[in-house]
Amino acid sequence: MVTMKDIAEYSKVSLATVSRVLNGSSNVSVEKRKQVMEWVHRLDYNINISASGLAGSSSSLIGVIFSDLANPFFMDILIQMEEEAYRLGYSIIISNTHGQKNKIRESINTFEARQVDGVLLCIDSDETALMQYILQKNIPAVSFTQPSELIDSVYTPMEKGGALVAQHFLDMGHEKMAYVGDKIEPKLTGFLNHLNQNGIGSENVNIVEVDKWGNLSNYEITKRIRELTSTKKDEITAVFAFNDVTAIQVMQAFQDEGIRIPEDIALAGFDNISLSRKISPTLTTVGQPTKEIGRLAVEILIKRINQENIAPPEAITLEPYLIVRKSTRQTK
Amino acid sequence: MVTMKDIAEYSKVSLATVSRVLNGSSNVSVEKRKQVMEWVHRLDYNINISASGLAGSSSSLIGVIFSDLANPFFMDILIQMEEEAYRLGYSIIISNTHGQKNKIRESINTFEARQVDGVLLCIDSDETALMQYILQKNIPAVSFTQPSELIDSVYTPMEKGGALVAQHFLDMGHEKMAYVGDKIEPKLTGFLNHLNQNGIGSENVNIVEVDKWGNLSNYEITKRIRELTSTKKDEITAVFAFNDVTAIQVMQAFQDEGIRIPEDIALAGFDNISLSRKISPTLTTVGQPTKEIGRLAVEILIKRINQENIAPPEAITLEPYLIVRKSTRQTK
DNA sequence: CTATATTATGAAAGCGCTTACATACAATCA
DNA sequence: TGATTGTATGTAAGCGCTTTCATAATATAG
Repeated sequence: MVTMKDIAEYSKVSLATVSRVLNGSSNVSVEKRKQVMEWVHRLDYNINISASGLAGSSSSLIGVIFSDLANPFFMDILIQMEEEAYRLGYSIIISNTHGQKNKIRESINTFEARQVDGVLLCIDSDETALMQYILQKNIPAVSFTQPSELIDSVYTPMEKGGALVAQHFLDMGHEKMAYVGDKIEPKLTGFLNHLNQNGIGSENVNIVEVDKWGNLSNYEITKRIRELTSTKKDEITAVFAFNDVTAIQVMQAFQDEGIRIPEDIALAGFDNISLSRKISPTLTTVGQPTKEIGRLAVEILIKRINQENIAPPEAITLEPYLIVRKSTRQTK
Repeated sequence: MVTMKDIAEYSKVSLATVSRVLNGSSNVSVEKRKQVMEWVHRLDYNINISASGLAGSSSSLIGVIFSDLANPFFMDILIQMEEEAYRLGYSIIISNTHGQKNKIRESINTFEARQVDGVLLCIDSDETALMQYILQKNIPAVSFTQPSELIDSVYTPMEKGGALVAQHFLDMGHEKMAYVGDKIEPKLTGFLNHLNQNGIGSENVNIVEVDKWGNLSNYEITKRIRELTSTKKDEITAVFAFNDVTAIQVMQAFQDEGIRIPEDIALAGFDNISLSRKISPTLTTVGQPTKEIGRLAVEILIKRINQENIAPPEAITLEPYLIVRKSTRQTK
């Protein structure tokens, strides 16, 4: 392995000078700088970031905690984070936790052991304890799924997404609807609240519970949808699925039952995955600015890493947007 | 920051003893071990992996190069790799390269600078030069997309996947077909070869070129499909799309044209993404054992990292499998 | 032309850890 | 019992780097 010492010897300067050249310090004569760089290339020198980090500078490493990478929404964010981090000279180390608290803790510990400069957090439920833990370890952190009093955050308020769908359903004249998804979801809260505010009580919304982690078999989900449609068939005129994948599953179930979308029942999803505009009928859904979220999360984290003055946590919200496609459009 | 030195002082033993305890060395008396662990917990000590790596032991870090994480196939593999690596006490650092050679190189250099124990490679084209570069740096490596003479590999022979589809089309009595996808694809080669061997010459396969990186707009793809169907409408009876997302796009285009699947034209994809069995009609496709690939790649890499004797590179192939669904099933 | 500020360089300490090597002591054997 | 082996512990030398401090060389001013 070629070290700085080797470079120093070959180019007949001191270790310190080599370090200065490599870190772009100003006080180095032009010749020495040239000499050193010459040998850096000749010997194909590569810095040892561990050593460099140990000796004082930063690790340029960012740890990212995800709850569920199989979710295309998070995937998009990851891709964006990697790109932005790479652009800014950082590397990304990931952990996929499925929301398991112990894995989250362990991952944070591993991140700390690896001297990450900061962490990016995907938080599902209330994780005040976790954040205090991180804060106490003095690791800069940014949440990219929820607002927080304790750390910076960049997120989309999901309730608003739910409200957007509610408003759209109202606009289309729907009065009896169904929601398919996890019960503990801001999307659902936003959906119901908005309806309530517009005179549609919660008793008009049937809830088909589908668990968040996709542990339910296709068969089981389909069965539940069928139960709903067979009993409430004539009443319900619109369905809101808590994510696009589920929406597509619902669509499939409806089509198999001979229920037409949107003529018989309107259907809306959430996430705007790439397929949502490729299926038939194209799916009305709620989009989130994933690119912005990923990019900004990294940007803010790095800003936080570099700044000494402790400004109070900042919560940036990026609005969700409704994308109306054929699955809710009455085309009579 | 709590260091080993602190632990040593508090528990009144030497630094070396603390290190021994923490690394599970045998030659430590029971009392001292207890004493040390007591303080490790009391002070909430966390090792500094950079320092530990510097001083001699491994980094327990694995670098993974992906060409395109937006591809669900790779995503699945990543999830699996992360899980397996975590299980074995390794962390994963990723790079998404879009096949850009310079980013691949730079990422390898970053990985080296971070003292990774090994790298996992997603290779598209011939990357002999890259592998020699890695070999020369003496970094253990495993390819998870292609076989290689130079390094270990765990992969699915794509040609076989193409051949599976070809055989299926033959079984269903198709004689004129189309392929939608990148031209430089083993899948295509395997598809054509198998047809040739069974008396169907390449002139019977129309190729609609769609670029690998998804740079083509939905509109453009649809246009090309339409051109194909309007000119060759009555001849072509089966279409093979090089991945499921494209297949779904093709399905959409057909449905918009009033072409029925599978009655008018049969359609097969590749990848077995979760949606392929949720859309209507469900999509015939080729699956790959992604879980096995991810798991094995990590396993083999770690084996290679730990073994001193230089065994020759091993190429493990995991067979693709055909999943026949409604999109190719004649249901008259 | 001396005194002072400026710039370029090197020597050396130290980041937190692992690991020979040395040492002390207890246990084993002839 | 004296020599030998084994076990438990500590000392200290690095791993490859950054950075402070001291020093030498040069430029600027009075």
